[in-house]
Amino acid sequence: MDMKADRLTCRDWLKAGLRALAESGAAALKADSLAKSLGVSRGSFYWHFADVGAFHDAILQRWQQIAFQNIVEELAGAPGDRLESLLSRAFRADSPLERAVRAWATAEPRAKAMVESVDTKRRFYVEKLLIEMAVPPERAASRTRIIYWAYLGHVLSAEKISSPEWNAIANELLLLARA
Amino acid sequence: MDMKADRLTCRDWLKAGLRALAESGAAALKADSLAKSLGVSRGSFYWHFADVGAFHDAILQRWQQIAFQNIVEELAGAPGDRLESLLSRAFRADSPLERAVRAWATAEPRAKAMVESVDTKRRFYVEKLLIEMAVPPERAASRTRIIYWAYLGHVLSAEKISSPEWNAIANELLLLARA
DNA sequence: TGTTCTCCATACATATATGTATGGAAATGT
DNA sequence: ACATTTCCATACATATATGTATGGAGAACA
Repeated sequence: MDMKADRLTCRDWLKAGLRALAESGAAALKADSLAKSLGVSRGSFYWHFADVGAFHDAILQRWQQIAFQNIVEELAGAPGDRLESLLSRAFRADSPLERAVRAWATAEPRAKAMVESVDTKRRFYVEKLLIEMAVPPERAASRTRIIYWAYLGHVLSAEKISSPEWNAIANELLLLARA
Repeated sequence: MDMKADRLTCRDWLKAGLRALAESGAAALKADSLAKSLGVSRGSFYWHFADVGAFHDAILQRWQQIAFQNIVEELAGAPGDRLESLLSRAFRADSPLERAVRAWATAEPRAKAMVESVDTKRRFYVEKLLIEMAVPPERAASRTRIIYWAYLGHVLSAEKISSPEWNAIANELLLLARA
């Protein structure tokens, strides 16, 4: 009989951790509070993870997977004007998890390393995209930097953009990209 | 005889707090650890501040003063091409305190409020600058958003920019500003 | 000189979090 | 049925941080 009912898996803990991280920041990644939110004791936590450091590592690795998966989806979709749809997806969404991880990375070396790894991949893709759009290679790097900076700033500021606002912003961004 | 020697003032605590904030993030703003770093006991802390919440508020207010002071300096200097010198100052510097406060603001409502207040003032100034540079007012807002986002992204990423890199980036930024 | 006020140390109570040790219930394998 | 493995609860020891209560050393003031 498969009555696994309420028993938790390692991924359940990671899921709860990512949720807490997105909602309340890295300070919420405690075995104690997470156990309470999951309705279990810390005995479960220390069964699935050696210590909080290992849990944090697992959280970061899980986030990297998610971030990388997003890159793959962006690469796959949008055959026509890929940059425009990419920017739209990146700038029109609210990204509390991304924001929390980056805030975390300002103080935690391991989070910082993960973030830098993801940044490198993303910028590489954007730069390739610009070059495919006939932007001179020597200008593509600096433009990519600015566009990616703007994305990070948008993520950090967490402000909602209305549709008419986005239209104006998108125009300026595309102008910057392929001017 | 004025032998006040080693006695601390309220501003000494704030100074140590801002230092710890810039170096280690908001998690370092504890009465306990700061007292150790200052070589005193927490008795001193609770003499100058009612509780940690009041200390945090004072830290944020102090930061707001510093941030506003920076705006004033930017307004005062650079009569010629103000935008270029403004961008140079903003993007060529490493700003660990600004970075720490903004990371803090992602999780702390009071920090978030302070940050939004400073953001509004800064963007207002930049937008005015663009309009003075003959940018159409209806386009100035969205360009200001992008430029300010890029600034925030640069602050967050904390990467060092070499001089030749900066020249290329500055060209693209100015092109975006007054295209 | 004596008093008052400033600033800080010490001690205490409390809260929260970590990590370990031990045992137990339920599912799984034999 | 029995043993084993998985997963979790409980209890304990420890660490760190908050906030308060009390007193004391020293500067400022009269």
